Amino acid sequence: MRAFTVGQVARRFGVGVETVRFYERQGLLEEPARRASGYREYGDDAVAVLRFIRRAKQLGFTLKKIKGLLGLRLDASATRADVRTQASAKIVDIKAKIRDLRRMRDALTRLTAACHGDGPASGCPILEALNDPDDRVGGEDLGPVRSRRTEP
Amino acid sequence: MRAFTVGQVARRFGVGVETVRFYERQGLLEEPARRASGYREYGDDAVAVLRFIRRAKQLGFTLKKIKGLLGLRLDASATRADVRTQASAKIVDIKAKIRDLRRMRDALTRLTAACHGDGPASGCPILEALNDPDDRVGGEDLGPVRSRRTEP
DNA sequence: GTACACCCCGTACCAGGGTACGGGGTCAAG
DNA sequence: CTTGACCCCGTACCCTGGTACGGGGTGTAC
Repeated sequence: MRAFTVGQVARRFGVGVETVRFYERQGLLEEPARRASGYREYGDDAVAVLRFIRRAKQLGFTLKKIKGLLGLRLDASATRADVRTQASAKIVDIKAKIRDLRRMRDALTRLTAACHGDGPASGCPILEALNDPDDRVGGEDLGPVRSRRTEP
Repeated sequence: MRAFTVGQVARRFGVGVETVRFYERQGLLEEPARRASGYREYGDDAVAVLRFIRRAKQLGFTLKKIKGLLGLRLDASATRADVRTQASAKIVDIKAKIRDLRRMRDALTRLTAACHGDGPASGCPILEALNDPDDRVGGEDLGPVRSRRTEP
């Protein structure tokens, strides 16, 4: 098992030293062994955890969830059903985001299609739609404001 | 033209007083007239701007972009092409987000499909995929890591 | 033996979109 | 005239995922 300093592990991984320390503070990465001088000493397992984190991030998990997943990985009493539960919840979450984004895209597409001319911006159908006291945008009800950020 | 206090305008709109003041600080909402006491006095135009902001938010614009759109609305030299440009850029943006989310959803869907049993979490195909030193998740290349912060 | 790169730590800062707090003034009813 | 709800202001804080800074110790090659 080779030993790496924080800088080596970071460079191997394409992240900054500060990021590794940050993950450590967040409890994602275990505190590594230290040399007499206080230098961190990482093994291959730390690299594996970093890879796990990167992939889980690519799948849309937050660092908090990733911490949970890393815990499951080591917890002998955790079941595969636990993992599937988290993955399914994430899928539901992603689907909702996709629906929201599709609504936005469609509304914007309709609006840009409605705005041809080269006249002054005032009077442009896009801005008019945003101004309209009638509660619709793009000719279609946007529904309740579901895309709230209040729903991590 | 009725005159509203900040609290009235906020309640009518379903946002907090602090939010209205926040939009003002951000330059989205013009500074309103004041009573002798210093109380803000809003007219219907402020309500219209708030509505504009809410709708533009629903379409995925950031407050910064919304500020720009509000500016175009009043700028006599702005053209409809300017507005369309921003809308189109937003559409491109949204499409990219949708693609990313679809990739995530598909990868997660494949992984959950691969994880049947009720055994211990260790050995679960989902966690295994995240652990695998081979650089793939869900049986498909996730492509270059585009969300790198190490670029600028 | 001295450069120079690297590491330590704590703390502050970035964006985005607000929310909360605290000490004080104001407005309308009773 | 007092009570309670409202408003003023500035500032600090929330979350997420880091990035940057500064003052100091260390590791190693020349």
